[in-house]
Amino acid sequence: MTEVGLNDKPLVLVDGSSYLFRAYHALPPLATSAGHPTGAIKGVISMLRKLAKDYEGSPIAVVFDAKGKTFRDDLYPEYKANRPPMPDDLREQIQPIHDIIEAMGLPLLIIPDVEADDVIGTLARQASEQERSTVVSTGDKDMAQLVTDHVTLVNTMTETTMDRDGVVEKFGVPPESIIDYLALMGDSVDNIPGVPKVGPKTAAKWLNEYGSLDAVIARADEVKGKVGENLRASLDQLPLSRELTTIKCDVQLDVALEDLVPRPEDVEALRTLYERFEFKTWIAEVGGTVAPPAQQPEPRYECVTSMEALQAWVDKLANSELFAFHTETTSVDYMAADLVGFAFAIEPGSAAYVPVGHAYAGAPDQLSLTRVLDALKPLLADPACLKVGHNLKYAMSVLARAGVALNGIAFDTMLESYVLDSVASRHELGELAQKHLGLETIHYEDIAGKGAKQLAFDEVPVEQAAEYAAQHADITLRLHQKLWPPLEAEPSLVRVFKDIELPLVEVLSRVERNGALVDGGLLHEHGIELAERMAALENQAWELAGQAFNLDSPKQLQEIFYDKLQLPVLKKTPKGQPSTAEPVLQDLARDYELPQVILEYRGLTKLKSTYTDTLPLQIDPHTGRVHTSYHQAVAATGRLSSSNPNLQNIPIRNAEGRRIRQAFVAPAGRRIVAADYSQIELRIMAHLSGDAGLNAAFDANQDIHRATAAEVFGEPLEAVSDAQRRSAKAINFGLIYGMSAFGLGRQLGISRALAQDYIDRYFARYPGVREYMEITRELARQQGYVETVFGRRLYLPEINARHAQRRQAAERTAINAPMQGTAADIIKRAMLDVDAWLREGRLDALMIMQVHDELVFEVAEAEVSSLCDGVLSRMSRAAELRVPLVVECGVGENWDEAH
DNA sequence: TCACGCCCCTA
DNA sequence: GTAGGGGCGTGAT
Repeated sequence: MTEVGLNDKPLVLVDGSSYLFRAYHALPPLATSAGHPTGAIKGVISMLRKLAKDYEGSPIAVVFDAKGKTFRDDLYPEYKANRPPMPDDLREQIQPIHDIIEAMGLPLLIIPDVEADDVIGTLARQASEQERSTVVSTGDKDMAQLVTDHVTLVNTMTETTMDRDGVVEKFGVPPESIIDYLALMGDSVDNIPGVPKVGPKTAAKWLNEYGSLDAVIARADEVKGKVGENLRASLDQLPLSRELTTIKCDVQLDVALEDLVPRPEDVEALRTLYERFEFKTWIAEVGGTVAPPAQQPEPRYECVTSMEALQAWVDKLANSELFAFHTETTSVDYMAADLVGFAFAIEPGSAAYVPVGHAYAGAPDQLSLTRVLDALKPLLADPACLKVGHNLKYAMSVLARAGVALNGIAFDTMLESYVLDSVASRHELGELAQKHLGLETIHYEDIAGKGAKQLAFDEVPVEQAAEYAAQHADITLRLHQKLWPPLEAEPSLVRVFKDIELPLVEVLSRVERNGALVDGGLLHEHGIELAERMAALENQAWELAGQAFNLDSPKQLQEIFYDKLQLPVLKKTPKGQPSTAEPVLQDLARDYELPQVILEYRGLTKLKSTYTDTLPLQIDPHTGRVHTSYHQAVAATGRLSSSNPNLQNIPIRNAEGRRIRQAFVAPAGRRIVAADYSQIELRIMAHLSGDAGLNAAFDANQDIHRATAAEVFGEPLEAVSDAQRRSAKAINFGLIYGMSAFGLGRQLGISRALAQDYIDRYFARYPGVREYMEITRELARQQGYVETVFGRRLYLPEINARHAQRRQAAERTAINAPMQGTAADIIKRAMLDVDAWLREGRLDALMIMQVHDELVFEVAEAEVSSLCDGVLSRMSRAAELRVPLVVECGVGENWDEAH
């Protein structure tokens, strides 16, 4: 065996800053039990431990950016101006990372006035001069410019390496051209200007054609088209861009390569640090002991089984400023659930469970539901007795069925989490406990099993149930204490929470319990008819295909279409399979018969399986009505969602589908009233943008799509053709969705260029809209979130993402969310107002559904016009915008007629 | 039995 | 191009 000296091992240079951000974004937001964030620490240190092992014995340096400005900021004051400030929970993790690296004995370099890249570049060059091989560990593609025969890149998170050939393969240019390549493209995140419309493809093409950036500049006149114009307009900027993207390889460093030798680990220091951040497996490695999780007060959970104990708790609750309240039941369905127990918490770690309905053989004696409810009723009904819960709408509905009112809902942790950050998590208690408190909770599966054999709560042993339920209340209280201060610090969020979401809880509970009357017999007959027609279509399809197959199977359909019948492949699914989706079949149906048959069959299948067959099964046996669940903390934009059954996707667009709506009926002597906002999102766009043309059209109460067509196509209003109006409608929808020329083109079946032309013409006629969109994107980039008119916030974690597709998706959300979200705020406000009015009891009317821009009521025949008047005025005044809010109202014996 | 892909219904 | 829920087939478990 030959002796291996240090010089034979490659020099390892680690781009710590690039891993810091990657680890922060890639890993779940871990935290210690005391709440110190640790996700980025864990990610970076894991990565370093792996590197240190892979390159054991190699000289190594871990390099981080220093705080403050660098020479590039002097060169170009706007450098990185688009970067949002570093999040606090990332900032807090930097010093610990540095401390751990020091304790690991790894040389740590933080050089002011330059970036980590420059330090790495300089060291790599020095090593190259000594003909020594170097491995640069980074997640940053810009480093590809450093690659030589001696220098390779390794991404330790994705475990990929890149040498010269790898650079050419990935970027289409060799490492020497990477600087020119980056300069041509620019970088919107670092705010480095490039040539507009030049991306990786064009940059590589030019460099391969002309040889270098200088040559491209010299021969700029030869480049044709719009992109050529862009190039010529950018000529002055390009040298600066090149300078900014060039990694500086001659930084004055007071360390030499010889200094980059790992020292022995400082085991004591590592142990202290690992213990502080609760890295259990690593603590064990350095001989430490894992601290017991009882940093917090040991929970004292009491199981209440006597009237004396119950009364003691009732007294404590009555005297507390705020208590956490939780119910346990037999079902997630609020209409079917029976109460099994109640849990309370008055201070962290101090909670009780009162079992009343555990019914398994051998269950211990429990207080009866009646006696417990009688004792609790005054507390629960007292609006001055304040409660916090997690999803209290559910408890409220179940209690209401038991004849008990739940008032004094002061907080709801599910809604607190949702209002604070609607996209950050699923707002479930267990997840929030982990995220905000660093606590692992008991999962229902732990005590009840899972799958078909899962126990209902009344079958769970009381001892385990008590731990689980009391912990639920305890955690709810602690979560509230953690979530409320940051929420309270933002007045606009407090308003969304207190003025909209919290009061909406009881309104939604009522709407859900009111339910909608559905004629199951009608649906059943419709289903039989559908089955017959489907059978006929199936036979027809089999004949056309020349064989029997399952029409419901996309896979079999693919084989028939593209293998057997050799139909042209027009579009592929995201996984690369030839698509058989609706628009593709529509296209194919022009030339072939089978796609048409499949389309018709598919439409009928959906109607049958989702609606005619399933809806009747969801009719509640006691009320004879369907009771949906509205989810208040699901849609990131602030909308509600609906499930079991979903009443927000009942068909309307074709006659066959509308027959489903006809089964949503009013009882004898009553009527269905449907009131919907007309063009609410476009009106919000007019309001937000202040665009004169758009506002004028709405003020004049014009048909907005026609008005848009007139502007875009330069026709008088009355000369607008149907096709023009249809195009304008697509443009208007596109605007709301943050459209691209590509998307609009596809929607309208026109070329991307023509679609771009429409968009350009639109923006020329409505310049305020263009300006608003640009400002919105810019604001989103700077603050990391967008807001509705009422101050609801939607964070966009990917708005500054390097990955262009994700960044663009975030930009579209940034455009859409203020409109969709403001519309959601408005209808929620209207629901509060209308509900308060109906609660006065002057009308025999029920609010029974909400479908995003529509409210549906059931009302006594004689009171239809009073209801319409009251609803219209309240919906219209739910917001004061620059344009009027127009509401349309329809009446009928069923929901279809009411449109 | 479950997760996932695909497709389709709504605003 | 935005935001959802849900049914079915498929293949792993």
